[in-house]
Amino acid sequence: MMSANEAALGRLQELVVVLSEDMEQGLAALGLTRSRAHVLWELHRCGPVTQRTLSDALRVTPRNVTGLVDALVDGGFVSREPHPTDRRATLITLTGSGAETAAAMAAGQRDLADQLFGSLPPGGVEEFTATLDHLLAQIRSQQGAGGAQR
Amino acid sequence: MMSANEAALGRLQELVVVLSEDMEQGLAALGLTRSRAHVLWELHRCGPVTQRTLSDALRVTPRNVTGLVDALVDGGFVSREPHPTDRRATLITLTGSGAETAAAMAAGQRDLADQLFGSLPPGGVEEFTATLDHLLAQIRSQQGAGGAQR
DNA sequence: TATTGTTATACTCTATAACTATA
DNA sequence: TATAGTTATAGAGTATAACAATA
Repeated sequence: MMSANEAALGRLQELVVVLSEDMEQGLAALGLTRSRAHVLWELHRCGPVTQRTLSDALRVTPRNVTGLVDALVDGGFVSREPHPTDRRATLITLTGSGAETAAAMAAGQRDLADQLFGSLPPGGVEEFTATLDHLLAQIRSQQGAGGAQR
Repeated sequence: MMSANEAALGRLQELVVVLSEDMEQGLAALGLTRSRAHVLWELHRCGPVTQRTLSDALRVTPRNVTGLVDALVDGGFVSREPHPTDRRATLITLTGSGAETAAAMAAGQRDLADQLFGSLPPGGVEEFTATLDHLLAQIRSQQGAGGAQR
């Protein structure tokens, strides 16, 4: 038998799958993969930064950043500019097209949020957010103690 | 500015990241990747099946299934058994060790669900599940109309 | 000596296309 | 002729290790 807790977790996973597919599809329409979009998003948030900074922010290796940036340069989304004071480093900078794409991602995010939560009853979003906060605290407090599946 | 809807979506994404990391870590401890665990899970649910069936269930190509099953055979989790009536097909079957691992995944899932939802107030899980159902219906009803980011 | 980014190499997941053995 | 699974090839994301240029 399945407990109510298991049912909830299953439903949550189902939502994640559907949302992920939706997002991936939207990104593909913009010519992006998930990882490359993540880089673009970071640049959108934090302006031109070094690859080292991206490596830390995305928590992937510097080598990996090289590959992602290569692809984004090929796609015309970003350019490598010289660092003004450190000749070892490069400043990854959004091109005009890259900035437009990032703006489209932000708009898509807003639309998705409204589409998802717009029809909840008054106070529903706030309550849902509060529950998510509780779940986040739960999982973070006991982090390190096992966990598995799918 | 960020709307309440955007904040909720952001929080949901945060939860997804933390949950994913937790699961991936648990699976790694069992010697599994996400994709291989998915195969094991399907076998746990549906008994010995052909690779073709797995291909349909996981929605990946037959070629991909070959690779995943190869890895699971190497790890001692499953074996390829002859199909009783169709000599083209193989029945992918859990080994003793594979069945134990699948049981461990199921147990981990139960533990995680209890850890997450166990401390919600009475009726809280049911309400949360109802909201998730609503969100799922929302996203499914409007599927096909754009969406992006991360 | 430490840091930035690269080349070299490798593993996993994924896909398409061509092919073999069987239905 | 169609289906089950494989080999061949390719691309994306990830990692470690060794190395160059610069701090």
